[in-house]
Amino acid sequence: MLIDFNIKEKIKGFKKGSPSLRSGQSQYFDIGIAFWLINPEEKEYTPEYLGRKYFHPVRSRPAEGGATDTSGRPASNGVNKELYKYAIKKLKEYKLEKLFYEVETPLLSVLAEMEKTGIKLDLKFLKNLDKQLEDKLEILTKSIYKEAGGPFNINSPKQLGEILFQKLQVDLKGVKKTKGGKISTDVDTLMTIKDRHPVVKYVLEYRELFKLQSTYVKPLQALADKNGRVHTTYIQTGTTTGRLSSQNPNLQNIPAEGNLSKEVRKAFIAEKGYQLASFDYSQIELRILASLSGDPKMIEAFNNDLDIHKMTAANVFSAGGGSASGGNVMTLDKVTPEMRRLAKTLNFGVVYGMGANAFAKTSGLDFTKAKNFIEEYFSDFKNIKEWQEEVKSQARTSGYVTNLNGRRRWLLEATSMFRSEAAEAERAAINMPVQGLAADIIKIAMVKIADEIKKRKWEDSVRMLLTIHDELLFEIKEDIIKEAVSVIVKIMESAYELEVPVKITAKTGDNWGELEN
DNA sequence: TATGAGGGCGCC
DNA sequence: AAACGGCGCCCTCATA
Repeated sequence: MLIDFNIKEKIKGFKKGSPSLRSGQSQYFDIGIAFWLINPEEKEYTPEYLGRKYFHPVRSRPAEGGATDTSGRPASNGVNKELYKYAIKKLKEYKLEKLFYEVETPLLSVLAEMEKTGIKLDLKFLKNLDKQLEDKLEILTKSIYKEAGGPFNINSPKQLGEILFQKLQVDLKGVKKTKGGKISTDVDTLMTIKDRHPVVKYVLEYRELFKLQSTYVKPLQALADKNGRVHTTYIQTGTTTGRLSSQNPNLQNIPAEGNLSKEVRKAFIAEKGYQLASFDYSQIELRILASLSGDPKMIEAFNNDLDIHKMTAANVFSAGGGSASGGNVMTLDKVTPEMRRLAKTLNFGVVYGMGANAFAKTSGLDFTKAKNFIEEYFSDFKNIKEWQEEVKSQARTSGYVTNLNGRRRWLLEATSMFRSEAAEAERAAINMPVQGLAADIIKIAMVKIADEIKKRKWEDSVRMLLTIHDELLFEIKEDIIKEAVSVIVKIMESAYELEVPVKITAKTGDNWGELEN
């Protein structure tokens, strides 16, 4: 068995078909990942850091130079052995063995394969998009300088603030401050002052386009390999909830909404003879919340495949909270789009522990109305409130929370005497069992799909490319796409049983921006 | 020249 | 006033 750190990187170095890739899955023990399961909030998951923290807390001379071998890596075998033994013990104590051996460990080679495969970019398309952005930015820059009465660095919030509120004397009413005490120039602020000066709308457009160019269009071109494919790195120890993160490039935050934003997504294409296929877990976090809380209305709604936000709206907007006592809940067809929008914000917010302040801000309601809606929500879905209180109480009494699979997050701040700190920990506490279970479910599905691909000898025809929290993206050979899609959907839907059905939305197409069901 | 904080913003 | 959970990356600017 290979007991080490960064095993995914080592797997990537193995040649295809090498024996180490063949002989089952309990052959790896990634110490970093074990420590992450034990405590997902460590600063680092390196032998140096963990060794020092767990076994050599005070080392007067922290191993300068002398403790590293010629490869520049620490001579840490002794430390590794100590860390390994400790990890084994804790995984057992915390009941994390199943998660470790059956989910995280087999995931190593799945992720390694995805990273090696990469996803293809249409480089000509990107270059063209780059040029379009360049031209528009040049025009916007000129317009902004003209309106501002001279050049300045538009990318500097400091300078922009000075231009707007000192030089141009734009009315400050309703403009918030940053936590550093300076005037904010974020998009919310700019939106509220949009009609107070013509320069503002140019700045808003400039911001959007500059972001696209500097964060996506340019780096993606630079990172493409000679085949036009980009290879992200998944960080398996990168979050406190169990999710993966993606870096260099981050392919989990590619723009999805908006005109030109969609264009970036169109640059992700399938190889000739293949199609892209995406598989989305539909409302997975709300389904999990319904399942965990056992809320009868939520569960019934999902069992009947209702529009969950509409159902929420019907309940929340029925006067007098009469719903609970069998009163009149408005029928779904009476729900207006505006009511549904509000209910949707509410549903999402609840998963995050949103308060009246935040709800007011996102919904545009005034504080009192927002507060009333939240109260109405919790009186309509009493089980959710109860469940959240239980989780918070667990965090306070034990200092941690776990999800259904034992995934654990330490939240010692839940008992902090600083109210804001304790409140923050409580919000994290109620979110983790939900977000963390969603993460487990998609990871389990990924492992099962990878097994199925091998079993069917589909390695060349079905390539898993990306995982984006509740979505998987594949590149699939056209001749088997129908069959492959139905196989993948089935595995994802049955990967983990909840108290409500789990549903997948599958889409296919030539590029990521234009997929259709 | 390198680094880190701050402000800002893309995604689920 | 901020606060709604989880991420990574861009630019600026002060400081080393």
